[in-house]
Amino acid sequence: MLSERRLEVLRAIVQDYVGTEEPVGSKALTERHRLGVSPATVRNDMAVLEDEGYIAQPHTSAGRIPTDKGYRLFVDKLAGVKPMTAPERRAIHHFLDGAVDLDDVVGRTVRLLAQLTRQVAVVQYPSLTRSTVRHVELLALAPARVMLVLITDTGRVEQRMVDCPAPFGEVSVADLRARLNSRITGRRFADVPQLVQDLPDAFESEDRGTVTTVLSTLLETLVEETEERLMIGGTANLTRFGHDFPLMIRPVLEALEEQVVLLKLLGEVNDSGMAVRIGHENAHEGLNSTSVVSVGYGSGGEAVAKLGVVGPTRMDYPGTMGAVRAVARYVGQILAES
Amino acid sequence: MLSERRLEVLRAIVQDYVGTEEPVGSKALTERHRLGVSPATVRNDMAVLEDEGYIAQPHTSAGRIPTDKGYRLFVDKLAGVKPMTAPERRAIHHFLDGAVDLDDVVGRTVRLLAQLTRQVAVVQYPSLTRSTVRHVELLALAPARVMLVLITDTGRVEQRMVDCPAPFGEVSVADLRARLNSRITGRRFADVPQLVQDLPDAFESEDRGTVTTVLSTLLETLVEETEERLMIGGTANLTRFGHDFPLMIRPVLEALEEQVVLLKLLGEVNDSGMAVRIGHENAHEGLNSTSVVSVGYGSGGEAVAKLGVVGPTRMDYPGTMGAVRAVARYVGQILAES
DNA sequence: TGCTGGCACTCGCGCACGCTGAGTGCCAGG
DNA sequence: CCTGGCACTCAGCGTGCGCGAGTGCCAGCA
Repeated sequence: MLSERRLEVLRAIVQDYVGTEEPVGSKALTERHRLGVSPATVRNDMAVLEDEGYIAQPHTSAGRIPTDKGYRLFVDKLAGVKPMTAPERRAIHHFLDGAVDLDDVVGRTVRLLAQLTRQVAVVQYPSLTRSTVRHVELLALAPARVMLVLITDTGRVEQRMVDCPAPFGEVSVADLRARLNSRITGRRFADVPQLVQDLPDAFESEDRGTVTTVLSTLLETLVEETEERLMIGGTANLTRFGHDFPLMIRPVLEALEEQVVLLKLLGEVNDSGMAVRIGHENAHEGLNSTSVVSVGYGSGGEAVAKLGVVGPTRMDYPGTMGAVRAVARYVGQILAES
Repeated sequence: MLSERRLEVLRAIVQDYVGTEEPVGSKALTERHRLGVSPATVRNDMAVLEDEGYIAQPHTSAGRIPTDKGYRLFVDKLAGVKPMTAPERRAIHHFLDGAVDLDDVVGRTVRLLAQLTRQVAVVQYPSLTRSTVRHVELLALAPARVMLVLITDTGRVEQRMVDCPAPFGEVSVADLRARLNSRITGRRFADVPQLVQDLPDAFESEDRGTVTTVLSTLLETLVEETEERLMIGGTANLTRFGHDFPLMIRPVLEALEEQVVLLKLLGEVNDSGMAVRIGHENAHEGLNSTSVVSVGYGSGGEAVAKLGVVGPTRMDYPGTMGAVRAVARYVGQILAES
């Protein structure tokens, strides 16, 4: 176990390096932080911290920079979550209020997060798996063509065109619509399949094929669209990554375009708590020198989706975590209200 | 007017520079293109081209690079649109087929364009202004709460929540739904306002307020959502911009996040034809060293939206134009089919 | 045992210098 | 009007050097 002072030294190194983006030396440390000891002592402490793998020096005779392990310790033990100031909170509220629909909420959130953290923001659309059905609508567009519209409690709308095997009368459409809604409105997506299982039996044999087709399209929608959509923003902030960023920025941009990668990134969070993944802790190798701060958010007490930011490992963790948490809370509120 | 050979020299310079990304000199030119004249002659031609402002040299005693004006001449007079090869066409078809909904079509299109051109792709969602109403749906979610769903002929779905000033019965909802649809289904958005103008008169006075509220929400949706949405992709291709790109990439990424800027960018196209805007021809100064190739696309004969790519002024214009045109055509087909 | 000041050492960074070679402009001759 | 020749320019690159921040080690002191 490291002594109290050595932890203090590590904290100071992280803070200085995050601020200056340059390796920090023993002398500068003692000047900027009242550690109460001389540079020589700090040097000894640094030697120990380096042996333990918390810091490293880019070249011999340069200052030290934190390693991923160092950041990890910093985040776990040395840093709290910096709460937002009152003005910041008001700004968040102001920014998110007045969104007209779900797209708008997500769009505003992503811009807000990017702006607050000055990093790349990623917001997942509220997931369907945990959502409930608010309403199902069937529209007969043509004799053998039906449009299926699914509305969720989070305000998400999915629609599908269904080509029916046989003509399907207005009356039957209305009938199916009514039966469907009475069975699944307010129910969770996961429960829908078994709730509609025997529905075709209630129809005339001539309509049964169509009903089956519609139902299977509905179930497909539930499954397919569970592969969530997401929105990203603030990519221009990548240019602040560092002097060496040309080599860095490429794989990050590529990773950001791969929805699958991003979803996995966010997905690795345990449901409700905030998660910080630092450097090599990220599975995707393009993101080996980035950190991801993510958290779940939801309309009720339960998390229905995740949001987060991607930035350099050298980031202001307390501030970023504070911003991410605050935004997640407010978005949850907004969703609950609508 | 420039002589035939000098135009040929300009063409050669553009082609070589686009290929090598390095200033091209007189000697290299004569070696790589059978111009039939000596380097000295080419040098004279180059001097003339430089006087006329078509090419420039980065430093004294370096090769020449085309100016914006040079590219403009190249695009207007010297280059055609390179048609896609048969395999490329098949690939486009294959890639776009099997899209399940509008989001998917746009998403696939943007990825396809980015991949084909190796540049940043921008695709505008089919615009509402030129669209027609396929269906309007009203759902009574609560006694004084109605959801309004608007479905367009391009498959776009917009929904709004309406809080009614007074309770609104199921019967009235059905009545309003029927009347609305009979009036505006199949009509253009622009015509809707006057078509629904006198609709409240048909209702009992107690419902009239609610009907008015619903209608005004509908009209708002038509207007508000005319500010189009769009999708971008292939930003990772920005890293291929050039060696000096750190300074370049920043403003471009920023511009790409400003929907307004992008829409204006695409909007400057005359309706159906393809447009190429080179370097400083772009109003937004962040895009002064990029070129934009854009074209309208639509489900019928008419263009309902635009798509295009953003890349360095030093781009393969014939190839890019060919790809953009081909993709626009196929997307139009897909939309018409659905 | 742990902290401190001192000291010699390391080595990346920035800068000046000189060379090289691609490319140019100009000119005289065909 | 084209061509070969020639002198000139200058960005890029490699070399060498000095500076200074930063380190590790050690002897002395509490």
